[in-house]
Amino acid sequence: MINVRDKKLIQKFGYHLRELRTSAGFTQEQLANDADIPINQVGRIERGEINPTLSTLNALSRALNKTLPQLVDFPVSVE
Amino acid sequence: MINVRDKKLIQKFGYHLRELRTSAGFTQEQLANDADIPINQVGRIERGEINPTLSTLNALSRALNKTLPQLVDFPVSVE
DNA sequence: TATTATAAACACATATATGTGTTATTATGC
DNA sequence: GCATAATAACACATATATGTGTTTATAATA
Repeated sequence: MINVRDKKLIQKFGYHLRELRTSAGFTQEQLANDADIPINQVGRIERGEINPTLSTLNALSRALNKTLPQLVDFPVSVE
Repeated sequence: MINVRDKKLIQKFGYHLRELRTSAGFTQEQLANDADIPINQVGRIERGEINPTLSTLNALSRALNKTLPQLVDFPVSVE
């Protein structure tokens, strides 16, 4: 069972990914195709429903023409 | 079933994590305690056996006093 | 209204990450 | 040799990510 902190983390990443995707002018379908992952997976990640793995993050970064560090460069709560 | 590319990715990350941990002078047990994850998990990640999730990566980065982008800043094959 | 594009929301199976144990191995020091 | 520390290597249960499919919702546009 995922805890509150992790829930917030994946939600924040979801918003971040959506921002990167829309800024790049991609639809979910385009991103999914380029990253070679199911379109549903993209939607679930953007909505903060799932906790993506390293390999999925890497695939997304490649599709967005970014490095992995760039992809995960988003504000994480410190507390 | 994980593919060859992803297998290489998580192996490289495993080496990288081990390098960060030993450079910081931590044992697997210390890192596991600080990150609040099982020690076995740390070993499996370092050996490239598993594909860690975003929340696990975040926990490791915190325990290593690094940012998430810093933690995942390792050479990824381009091909 | 009807059509199209986009995204959300479902269901479901399967692979696997996580979490908890225990035991074995590999050093390193006495 | 014997201990101790550190890591590896198992087994196992459970939660969940992935992957595939279908259906619904929403918005824009003709």
